[in-house]
Amino acid sequence: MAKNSKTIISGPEAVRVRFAPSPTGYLHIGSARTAFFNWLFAKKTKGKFILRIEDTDMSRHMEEPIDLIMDSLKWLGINWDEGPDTGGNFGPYRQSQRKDIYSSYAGKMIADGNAYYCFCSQEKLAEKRQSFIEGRGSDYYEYDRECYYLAKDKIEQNLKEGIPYTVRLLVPDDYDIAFTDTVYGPISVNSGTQEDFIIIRSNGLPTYNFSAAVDDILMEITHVIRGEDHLSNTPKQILIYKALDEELPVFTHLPMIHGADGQKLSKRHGSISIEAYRDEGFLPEALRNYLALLGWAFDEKTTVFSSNDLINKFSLKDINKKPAKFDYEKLLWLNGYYIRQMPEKELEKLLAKRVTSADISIKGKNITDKNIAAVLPAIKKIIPLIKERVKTLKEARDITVKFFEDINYENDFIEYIKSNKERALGITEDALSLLKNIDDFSHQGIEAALRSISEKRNIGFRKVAEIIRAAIWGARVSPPMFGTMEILGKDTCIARLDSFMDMLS
RNA sequence: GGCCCGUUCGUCUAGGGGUUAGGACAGCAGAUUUUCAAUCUGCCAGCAGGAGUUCGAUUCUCCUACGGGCUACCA
Repeated sequence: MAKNSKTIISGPEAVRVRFAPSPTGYLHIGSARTAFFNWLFAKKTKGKFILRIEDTDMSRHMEEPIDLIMDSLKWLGINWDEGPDTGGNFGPYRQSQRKDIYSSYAGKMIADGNAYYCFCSQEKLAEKRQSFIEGRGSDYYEYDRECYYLAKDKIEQNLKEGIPYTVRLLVPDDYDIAFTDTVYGPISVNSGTQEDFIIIRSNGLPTYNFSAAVDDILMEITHVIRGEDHLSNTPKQILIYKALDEELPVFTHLPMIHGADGQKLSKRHGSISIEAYRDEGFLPEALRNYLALLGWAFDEKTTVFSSNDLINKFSLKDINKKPAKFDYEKLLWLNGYYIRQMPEKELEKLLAKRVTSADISIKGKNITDKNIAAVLPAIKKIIPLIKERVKTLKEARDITVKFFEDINYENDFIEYIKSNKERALGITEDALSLLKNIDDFSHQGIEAALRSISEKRNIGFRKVAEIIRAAIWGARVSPPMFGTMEILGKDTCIARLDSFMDMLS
């Protein structure tokens, strides 16, 4: 009999949780949330967070994704106490390296009569399924236990002859598999709904439900926190615990994250890898905050949580059941919020890093880590101008780059300006002669000079600014114009006004 | 098909037998303004449907509908 679930944690130190991705690609946004919730819970309880790689499917797993996943976790600020790279007392932390462990446990289960050898080939199984389905007219099929009834000497003989075999769990009849999920409450399933599923494949490697359960036992995992898609797998794993006579961990299943259409979040919904969000210029702290809000809430009003807030306030009890739709707009808003709150020094570092990798040049020279010093003063001045109007670092980079690149006058806005060429020319000329003669090329000086144009011509400054902006920025929208011009500097502004005039006439 | 799970504004959610059902994002309107943002103010908008329990259900129970998951020698 399986022992009762651990409903009381014996002490905060005792908590051990794990994130167990299979390395099939990148770190998915949903997996990231699972990892994060595990991590939060570990931090909150001062427990241990373990990273375990579930790479038992030889046909699917690759080496690169393991590094990719670890990099993404680190970028998000999720560190682990034990894992494939850091080691620990419960290793190895890659399932592909634990084959012997699973075999010995399977062997023990066979010896105890809780599991049995199955010599049915995949072809034979397919036939069984086929004929069964045809006979019943339904697509429901479960293994008929043919090999369970094999005589002892026949089994010995098959083994001796080297006939490939799998190991199946002997599922007890009419047993009530019950557990209490932290989120979903009491759940019970009759064992009659479970077939004698395979725990060891013919290649000797374990299947997911077996390796996960065995490792959770051996790694002394106290709380299993994972996606709701595993809720239906839990009874199978409980059966393993029962066969091994082990105490159950606390199970906590997290609601799924869906796309806007309610389907499982996938590529067609946009970016789903953490790397993509990093590249698009999202801040890890914003992403963490948003992820936390997907399926968890602290109270009726708080939306923004610092990382410490999150650790202090997080509780498994506050996780809700309803699947959440991923709302990119809200993430964007949150990211913008974090950018606005960020100290300028920090933003400066992040932006400088992006600018050096942006492949732009000043005076024919690419900006690299080496000569970044040349543009750093400008970046320092650009930041206050843009930090309130960008939502991602990528946007910030794009605007910054425009300060250094050659201007381009080919777009609809410029066409529109051309529709009143006379006035545009006149205003540009005015600006040019005024600006050439001011000594104080600060935004105050520039403003005073340019505003005089609207007085002289008796038109709204709005109209004047439109033209100047077109000339110095080439677009309808720019960062605050006077500040922008100050950063651009007198020479550049005059050069741009000149070429704007040339372009017009 | 079988089993499991879910359903509060468009979205994320709070709430809970009697509430003007609260907040945030988005949207709309206004203020501000050299553009765009940011900021501030206001507005719009929700308990899937049907029975039952009850003096009273959005809240509790059941059913239906819809959605999701599992049902592999995937994880």
